[in-house]
Amino acid sequence: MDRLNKNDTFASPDNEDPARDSAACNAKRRQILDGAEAIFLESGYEGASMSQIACRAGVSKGTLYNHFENKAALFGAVIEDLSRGKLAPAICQSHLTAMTCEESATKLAERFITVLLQPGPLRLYRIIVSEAPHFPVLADTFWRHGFGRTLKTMTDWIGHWVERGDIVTDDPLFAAEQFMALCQTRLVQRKRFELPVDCSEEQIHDVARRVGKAFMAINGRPS
Amino acid sequence: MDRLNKNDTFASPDNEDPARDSAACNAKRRQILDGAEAIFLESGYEGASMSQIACRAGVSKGTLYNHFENKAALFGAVIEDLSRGKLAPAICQSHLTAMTCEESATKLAERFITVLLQPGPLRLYRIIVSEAPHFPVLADTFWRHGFGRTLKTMTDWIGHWVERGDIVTDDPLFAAEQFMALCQTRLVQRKRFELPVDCSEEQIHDVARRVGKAFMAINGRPS
Amino acid sequence: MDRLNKNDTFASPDNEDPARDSAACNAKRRQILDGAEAIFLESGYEGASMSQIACRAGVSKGTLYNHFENKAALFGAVIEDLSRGKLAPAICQSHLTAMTCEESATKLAERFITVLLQPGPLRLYRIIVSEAPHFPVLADTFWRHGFGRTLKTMTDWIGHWVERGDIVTDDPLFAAEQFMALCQTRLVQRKRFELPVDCSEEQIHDVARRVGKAFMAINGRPS
Amino acid sequence: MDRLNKNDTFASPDNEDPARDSAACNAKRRQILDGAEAIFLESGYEGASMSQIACRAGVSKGTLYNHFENKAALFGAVIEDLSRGKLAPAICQSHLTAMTCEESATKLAERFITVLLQPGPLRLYRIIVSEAPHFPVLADTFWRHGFGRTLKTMTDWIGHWVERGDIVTDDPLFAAEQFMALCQTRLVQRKRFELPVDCSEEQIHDVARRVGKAFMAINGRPS
DNA sequence: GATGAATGAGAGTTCATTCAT
DNA sequence: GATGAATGAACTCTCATTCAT
Repeated sequence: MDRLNKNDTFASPDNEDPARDSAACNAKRRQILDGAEAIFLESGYEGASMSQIACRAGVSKGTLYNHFENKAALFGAVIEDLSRGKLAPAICQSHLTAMTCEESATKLAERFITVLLQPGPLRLYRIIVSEAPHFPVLADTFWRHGFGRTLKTMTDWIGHWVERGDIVTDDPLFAAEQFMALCQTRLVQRKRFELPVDCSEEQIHDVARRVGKAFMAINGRPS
Repeated sequence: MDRLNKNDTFASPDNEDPARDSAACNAKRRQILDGAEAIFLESGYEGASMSQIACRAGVSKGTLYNHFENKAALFGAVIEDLSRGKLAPAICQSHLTAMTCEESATKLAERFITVLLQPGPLRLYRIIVSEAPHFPVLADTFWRHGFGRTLKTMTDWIGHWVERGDIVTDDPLFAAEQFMALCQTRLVQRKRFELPVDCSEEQIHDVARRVGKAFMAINGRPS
Repeated sequence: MDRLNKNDTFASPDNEDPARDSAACNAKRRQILDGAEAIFLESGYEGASMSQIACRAGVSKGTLYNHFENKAALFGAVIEDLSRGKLAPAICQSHLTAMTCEESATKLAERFITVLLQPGPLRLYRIIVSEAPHFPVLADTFWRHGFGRTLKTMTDWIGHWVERGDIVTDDPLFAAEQFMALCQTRLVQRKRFELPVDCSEEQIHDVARRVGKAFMAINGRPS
Repeated sequence: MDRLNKNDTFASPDNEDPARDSAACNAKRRQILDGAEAIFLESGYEGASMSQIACRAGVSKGTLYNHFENKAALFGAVIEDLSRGKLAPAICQSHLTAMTCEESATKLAERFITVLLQPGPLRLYRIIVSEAPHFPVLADTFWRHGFGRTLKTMTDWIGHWVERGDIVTDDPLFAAEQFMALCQTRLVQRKRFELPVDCSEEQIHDVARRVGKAFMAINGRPS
């Protein structure tokens, strides 16, 4: 029984049955998603059991199946819900003006690193990377609602500085990808491997500062 | 029942019972490890079953338990075996002389990216990231025999160019980490998310070239 | 892995979840207990398998675990159920009046011996004696609901005759214990060892008569 | 697979292969028996595993099967060995002269109770009672070499006092059985149920004294 | 004769899923 | 729509036994 087969069950997570949007129904759905998120992020897809989820969500096992076709569909809904809510919003919110480009880059890197080190996004990354081969659609979801949106935000931010003339690049998207990659050195990388690492604000700031410098060295206007 | 408790069963994978080093025994062990590697990398820790492993390895279930105390111990042995064999050797082998620093960096990046895109190391990365919280010792193993050794290799390589005066850095280790991070953009990143991506040699070379340039921009001797 | 650890799972078998007292639930529980009693008494604790029990009870293996936490807990419930139902009731019921003391003692011995020779109580004794070291709480259950209650009945019966002046003893409890011990000669003893023995009514009566005589010799009023 | 079927494998434990009495072979056999006795008495027949036994005996599993056909045969040999060695010898040894009959009876009861309370005989009793239905021949072995011999010893002892005129009975065997039954009150009975009980020498002496008195009341020459 | 690796049946237990209430 | 008991397949792991060395 391959999990790949189950993908079709949540291939189109958007067109939910519109008859289901009674308030009570949505509340239950929310309740289930919260419980399922907790369990899936703790234990992974295979490691999580529907019983645990029902218990954590405070509903019966049968109710799970009234709202989601099966475990895979519930998992898909969980990933989409998490992708929407965790990464992009945290990055998108502010505009980072009134600084030099390097200061702005450092600030942005700091914020990005901080988010990546939080338990939620960390676990989400783990489960996405781990289950991507078994749920191809899932990574797409994550990219569209999560990482991709963050990348878009950063690309726009780079475009802003290109317009201002502080940054010179023929490929702002690639520059954004490099920026994000540079943020995933040392702290994030080691945290993902569960290696001992000091994630104090000072350390975060230090790495962010180096990201800012490197970013300017690569893309800054040659003086 | 937490998998964390089982960690001690493979905490010290080095001091194997020396009485067991008969050729036949080692061959069977090798056979089991090969089967287990295939299944674990395909299905993850929880997704893999001892029956599948036994079947793939061509031995009976009981034999698995004659050679490894339990599933967790087998998993630990698999990770160590893979860590030793997959990453570091592929990077360490050659010396990259007789080129400019940037050419050398590009060549190294190309090789590193190529390795990271192969199915084996890719799956190994997935499973390490996914299971690290449940098997703390495992990530340590991976770091010591795998990623960490690669990092060491690169740090040494940087040291070589520092001596030659082509590279200037106060923190060669961090420079190496940044180099590795830059290699994990675009192709590797997207491949990890199972997004559609063109991993042709041309694409690899293109990314590697950009890594080389970025690396020189960051760490090259100011002219 | 000691069975002793599992004792807590049925340490307090009385305070069952009161939400579970639906009629259907109790019926299934009864059904399971009946099957489990049969198998445990036939095969002992270790010799019995949950599959056999499920089969005999006419339910699936999963159902067993919906009603009892594990094999040990089921075993505990079985022992309690048997202890409550088999021994004491058979002894307690009548009042044995309108006879001489010796006649009454003989009658009581006859009844007690008869019960002890029945397959059920015999097997219960076997399993209690055998598993007592592995399930300390179990013997306590057996004593409280089974043997201890029978002993109490007999002590009361002796008290009755002490009041009437036919029996003289400073320790009615010990007298009752001696009475019970005397009943476990020859027939019961040999039956427990599965030695060939004639357990006809005549033989039972003969032993019972000797118990009556011995009991009067020990405790009767000196003429 | 019923254990009853396995009985024939040790139905005739006496006619051992005479070719096997080399000293080394007997020593190994002794070694195995010692290990097996320890494990069987601790864990019961089903609860004991051949691996545990091999380990405790300090031999390999294969060696077990070189000396005994299977688990059941080994068990049979263990029971016979224990039956021969534990009970009867402890009782038979002395002659208990130069006392009154009641003193002698008390002394004998004391010795018998003491033996029954020891861990070895206690566990032997447990396993015999428990496994008798599954190994009919086993109880016979136990009776012939163990309990039966003890009973014979006591019958002889009674015969001695009958000759002296202190005891009057038409059935010395039954008198001996009653004597033994009386010894199994209170301490022994409760110990077998693993109930808390004070088995100090004082308590043993107290019960033995009451056995002596009861025995004389039942069988003593009427004055 | 002694070994211990190999076996496969079967142990206890958990699981996703169904369905009558 | 919510429930949770029932299911049976599949899980990890252990067992008595065999047999090549």
